[in-house]
Amino acid sequence: MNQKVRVRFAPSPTGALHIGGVRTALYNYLFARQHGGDMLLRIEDTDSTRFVPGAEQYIIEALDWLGIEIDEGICLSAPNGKGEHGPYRQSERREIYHRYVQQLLDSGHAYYAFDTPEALEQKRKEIANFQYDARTRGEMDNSLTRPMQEVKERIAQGEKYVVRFKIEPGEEVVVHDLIRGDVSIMSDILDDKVLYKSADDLPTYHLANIVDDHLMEVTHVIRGEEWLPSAPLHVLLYRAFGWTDTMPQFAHLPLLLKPDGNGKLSKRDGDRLGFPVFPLEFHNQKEGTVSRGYREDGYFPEAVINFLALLGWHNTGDQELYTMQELIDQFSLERVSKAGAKFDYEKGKWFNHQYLIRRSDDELATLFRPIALQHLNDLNIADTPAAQHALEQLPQIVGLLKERVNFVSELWEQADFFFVAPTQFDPKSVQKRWKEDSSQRMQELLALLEKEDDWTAEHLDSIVMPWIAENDYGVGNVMNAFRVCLVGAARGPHIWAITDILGKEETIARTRQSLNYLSK
RNA sequence: GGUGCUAUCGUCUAGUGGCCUAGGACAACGGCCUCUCACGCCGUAAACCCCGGUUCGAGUCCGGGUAGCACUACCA
Repeated sequence: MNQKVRVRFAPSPTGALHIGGVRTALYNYLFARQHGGDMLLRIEDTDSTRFVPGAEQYIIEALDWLGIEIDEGICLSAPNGKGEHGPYRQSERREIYHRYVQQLLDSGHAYYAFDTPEALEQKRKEIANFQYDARTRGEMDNSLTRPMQEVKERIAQGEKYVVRFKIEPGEEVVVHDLIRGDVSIMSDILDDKVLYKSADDLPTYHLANIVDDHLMEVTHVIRGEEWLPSAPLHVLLYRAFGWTDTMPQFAHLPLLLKPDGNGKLSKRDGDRLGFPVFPLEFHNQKEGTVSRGYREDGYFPEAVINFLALLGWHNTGDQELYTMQELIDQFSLERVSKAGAKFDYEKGKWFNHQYLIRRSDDELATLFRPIALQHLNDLNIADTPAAQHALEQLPQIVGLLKERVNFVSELWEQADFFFVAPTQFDPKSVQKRWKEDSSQRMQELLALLEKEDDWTAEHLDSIVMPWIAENDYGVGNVMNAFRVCLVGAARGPHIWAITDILGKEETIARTRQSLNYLSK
């Protein structure tokens, strides 16, 4: 009797969704889809002090852009959650948590504690490595050390308190991890974690997480490695609740590391090294900052997915390019690597390039058009005949140049000369390609071309090449000079591809104009 | 400090005891192609953290080091 697979992605709305979080969401999604299971999205907003407005909306928009579909919980089509196990925002589940906190209190697995944050800090200062546990709770201010009557009164009077999990020492706790195997620790090293705080009437992550995963019938918890140390605590909680039979399986994913040096990838690394660490641009109202996003930087969502999928997972073969469906078919937790992966931004660009060149010319032209128009407007040349003419030929232009860019936006610096005749010439190119006899050759070439009505690449080639050969001018000598006239530099596609798009009139006019300038 | 996790080219990784003279990809470099620049193709350089052990045989198994990372909050 195989239970239906149910996984969840449970981010906190404390800011933009980090790219590492995106990968966690992706792996959860791939796993769910492969097993015909459900992907849930739950918002873990149990820290009222770190809440950032807009973060939740950002998260669901980001997942939607990437094609990570949510079956249950908070999603774009159901901002307040859909499914039988709601609410899906932890701040809306207070009554539920009350019930379970009480259960732990009643069964003796938890107790009230009144120690103020200040008192605890003081304690930590006094005693090195202070830990609130079996060794120390006897001398702290809690329901284990105070008479029941006093505890009741203080709570009734509104004194702030927390509920702590009572951890029994001397026990070996084993967590079976799907990626790492058995991980065991002694319960002694665990502290009596706070499960609930009366100050904001909210549980902490640990309690909410266990209760929700249980109630939502989550079968597999796939999360970042930073959770591995607290996994034993979670196992203990399942035990305390008597839910060991239905405890989910755990899989702790390796971390995404800084491209240089060590440590996990942070927002600062992106700023420092010049790449986004967030899927979408994010305007943080709380901090008044704007963070770059992959979408706004010109990435295709499928490239980001592909890139991220391979940062920590790899199949046995040499395949590098995967569609979402292929990932769903081939993904497996067993093949997720154990070690952290440095974030290789350069390879990310390559992935985008791969997806870009696979897009049709028409599609790319549609994406490029607004960018081209923006440049034309900035240069104030949108209405020129040359620009209009180039705009009409956008698919051809894009098709000619897409091999040489990683992003649609980079197309402009490759295609600019199609829209406007060179106004300045690259000195290096001129020095190398514009020779003593270039003016003379261009005059002759112009005379030759002006006579031609058949402006196809094949035809022009068939009359110009023999002419060069007969006069022994040298193909490179003529063509490179011609290129400098048309482009203003030694770059660009094949010369007849350029004349083809420019058309006869523009080619002649432009060459004459450049010739004039370069002959001076 | 404590606990845990991890360890193959600069980077992502393949490798599950003999197919390893360690494979692929990104990046780098060189060449070819060629009217330029790209693309493409071909090639070069580049790694098993160290020390023991097991074994006929170890990148692969075991132990110990070392190093890196994570956690160590009334944050998630």
